[in-house]
Amino acid sequence: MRPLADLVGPGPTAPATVAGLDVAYAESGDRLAAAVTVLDARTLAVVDRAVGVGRPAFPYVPGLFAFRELPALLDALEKLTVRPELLVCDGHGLAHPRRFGLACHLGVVTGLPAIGVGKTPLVGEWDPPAARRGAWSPLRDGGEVIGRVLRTRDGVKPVFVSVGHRMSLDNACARVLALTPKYRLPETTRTADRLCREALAAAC
DNA sequence: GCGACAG
DNA sequence: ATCTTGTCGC
Repeated sequence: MRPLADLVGPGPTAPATVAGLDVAYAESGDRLAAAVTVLDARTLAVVDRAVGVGRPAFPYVPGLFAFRELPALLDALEKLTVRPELLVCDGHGLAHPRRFGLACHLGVVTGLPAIGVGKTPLVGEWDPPAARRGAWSPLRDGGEVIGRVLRTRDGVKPVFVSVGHRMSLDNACARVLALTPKYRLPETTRTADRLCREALAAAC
């Protein structure tokens, strides 16, 4: 599927809606809840939301993460009534050992523009970006630039941004900064995180 | 062989 | 991902 990913874009510069996706797991590991929240890209208000609950379809194996979370995320995506113009994934896109992380997989399967925003690295080397919000440094692996280490808050640990599908790296970083007016992680990720935890608790 | 390893 | 404990800062 890797050749099917559009790593150029540039994708929408002013999307009307942006979606956040996340998954929560039961402590026992036998249940999970996936959530998608769709935000108005200008006001960051949630305009649609959907969840999918079930059992993990695959064990957690670094590099094969999509096989674990993608099925439940697709379930949730199908329940949306609003078609988001961009998917902001909790995990990497191009910044993957075989250059096809969750964000690429989700983008190709849905056909929607997608980007990956990881909290910790999976592959690559980088220099720490300057302390100011907006500062960044290239994430490199095997002689190629696979993403960007982006500071979304002054003096706070940066996030790892990479292209998923139908988006340029420049635009991906601009979208992430637009989604982080107050906290380290995008508002899309934060609302989806709360929703999947809530859905998991409700699905007792 | 050893260490690393998105969530 | 999940859980715990303690510290720092607004």
